[in-house]
Amino acid sequence: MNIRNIAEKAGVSVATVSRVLNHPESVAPATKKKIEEIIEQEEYTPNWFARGLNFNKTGTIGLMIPHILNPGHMEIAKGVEDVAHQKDYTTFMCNVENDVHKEKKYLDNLIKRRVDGIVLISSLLNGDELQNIVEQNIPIVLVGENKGNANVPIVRIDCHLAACKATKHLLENGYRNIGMLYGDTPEIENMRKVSGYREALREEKVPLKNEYIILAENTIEGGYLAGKRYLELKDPPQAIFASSDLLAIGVIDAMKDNDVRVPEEMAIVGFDNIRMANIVEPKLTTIEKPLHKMGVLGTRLLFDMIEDKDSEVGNKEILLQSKLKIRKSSGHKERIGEMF
Amino acid sequence: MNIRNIAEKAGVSVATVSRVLNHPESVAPATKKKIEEIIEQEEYTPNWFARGLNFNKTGTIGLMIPHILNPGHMEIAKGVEDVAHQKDYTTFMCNVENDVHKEKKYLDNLIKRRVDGIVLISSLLNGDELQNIVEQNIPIVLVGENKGNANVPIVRIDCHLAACKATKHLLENGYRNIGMLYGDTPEIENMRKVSGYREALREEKVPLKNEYIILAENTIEGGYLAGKRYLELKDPPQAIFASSDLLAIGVIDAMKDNDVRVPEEMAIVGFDNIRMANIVEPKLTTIEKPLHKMGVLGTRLLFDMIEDKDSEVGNKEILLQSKLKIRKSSGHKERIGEMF
DNA sequence: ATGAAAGCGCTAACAG
DNA sequence: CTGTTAGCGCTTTCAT
Repeated sequence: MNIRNIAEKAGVSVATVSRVLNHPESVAPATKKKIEEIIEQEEYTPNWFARGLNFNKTGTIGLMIPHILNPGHMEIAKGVEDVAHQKDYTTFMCNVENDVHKEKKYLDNLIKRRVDGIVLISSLLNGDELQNIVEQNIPIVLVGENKGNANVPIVRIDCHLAACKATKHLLENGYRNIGMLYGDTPEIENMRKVSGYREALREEKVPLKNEYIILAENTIEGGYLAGKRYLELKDPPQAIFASSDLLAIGVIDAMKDNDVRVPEEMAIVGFDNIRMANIVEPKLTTIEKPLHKMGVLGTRLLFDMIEDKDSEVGNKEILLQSKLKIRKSSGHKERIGEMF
Repeated sequence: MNIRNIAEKAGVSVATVSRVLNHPESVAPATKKKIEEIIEQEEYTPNWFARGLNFNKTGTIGLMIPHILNPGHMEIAKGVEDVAHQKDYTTFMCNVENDVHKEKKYLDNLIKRRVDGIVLISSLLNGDELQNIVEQNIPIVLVGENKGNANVPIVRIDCHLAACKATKHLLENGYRNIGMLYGDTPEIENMRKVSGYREALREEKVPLKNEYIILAENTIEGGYLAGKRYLELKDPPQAIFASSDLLAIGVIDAMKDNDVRVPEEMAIVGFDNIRMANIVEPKLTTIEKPLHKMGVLGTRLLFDMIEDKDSEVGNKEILLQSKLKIRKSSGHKERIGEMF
């Protein structure tokens, strides 16, 4: 069923049918009604491709998500979707699964389909690859740390600073042997967290122990395995700062399985403040990252670009604040005594 | 940059360029090489819409997700995406947010874009609305309970039976006053769980107390609020069966805040066995729903339909097994000893 | 092996 | 207010 069939049935030209679809006000009420009835009755829907051939807006944005089983990513995604839906845009979410190739494949697909813009969460792409997209003149924004330096707007927090704060919190609680557990992805983000950790130790003149810096897959399971590795060290740390709540939760689980009490025998600090952080026992001290807000602001930025292509959005950078959320998991023995 | 530009630069006709794009083997190696170089150099990508006008496969499937912050849904989504990606298909995920209107909007959008098929997770659509899509001849499958009876293939578990098992487990542990906390969405699924609960009580001749059956928003927060309501009853239950792990986790949290020990003073059973169920303290006894597998099987079914349109997939129904996963939250045998 | 030309379904001037 | 018609960019016969 195409526009010509409808036109024939209605005894009008295709142009008139096209008009009731796109500029209904310019059609006589009687003809319009008749055509609408036929369209209704035949359940006709205009062919999207034919339409796209003429128009150039699709009312769609793309969203690249590093890993859909990571609740933190989904909180950002929710922010993106909220803004888009409010603007009456459709959001197509793509699961990158921490795989650059998959990210590229999806990106190509999105571009081919002429989405009006793309939000990249913690993209794995390097500067050149991003630049490439920018040059194709398709609006794009980054949410979360970026790899390489392209001229792309970005919404992020200062991971280095946040990690530094988290580590200092542990130092202030009296711990000297502090482990740093960092995830495998996204790389840059984790490197910055490690550097923040190092800085905190340096400032407090606490010697760095390389065996305390452990890399793990960024999942609960990864955290669990790493937690066990910490316990197997000849001289295990008394506290661990993990680069994500997922890892931290895994560590807590490992401690439980090995009868190490948290925080009494092992203090733990996470990063992100996902919903679960407030549910685990003990509740997790963590860096509160404004996940939903990051999604919202990033998407607003994207729409600025979509709606005003010419504007110099350039390499705008929005740096959001993160706060340390102190809960039970990072407590020091004496501290607990004080508190309760 | 379009196909004609390329043709001109290469001094050939558009047909030849089109050929190297679609049937490279039918082009002389020399011309082919030359054209490929120009394509490369000009970074030319065929216009997707123009292409779609001629073809009729898009290599894309759509996926409707009730709520992206619900980890259970995302585990199903992961299953869907895994199969699609393996078949080299792109998956567009849409966040329905438990809103029929949003579901319809996204569905329309997906259909307009000519996705090759659609997976609906716990659809809010009724039978007629589903039938409508089926008649448009677009392959579609349901994962999770369905509302209304359309001729659509479905992958699900027997919620009634599972709920019955869960309730009986509590009864066997010696509890007589058992609350049933059920979520607001998806409706049918929850009604079935409530009916399973009723059946278990009936079989064991335990009288039903209406004030024990509470409806809540299907989130951790919803569970928390409901948990408090249970405690405010003049005669609170000693155990609660919640229709989802999210709710159960919220209840546990409420108990902690009110110094009610789980499971000693309040036993709890959830439903779904999401990752978190094994992380909370105490670990949650729950119905293990094969989430990932449901996504995988549903999508396989979808591809059967896509690849063989004519085949009578009809209203095939795949009923998966669920098991009761006994963990700490539902109380121990010792407790029974204490009681009697 | 290559080119000319006829569509695919729709939109938007341009005429009337 | 409505019809005619020229594209949009690409694929695919049908010739050569």
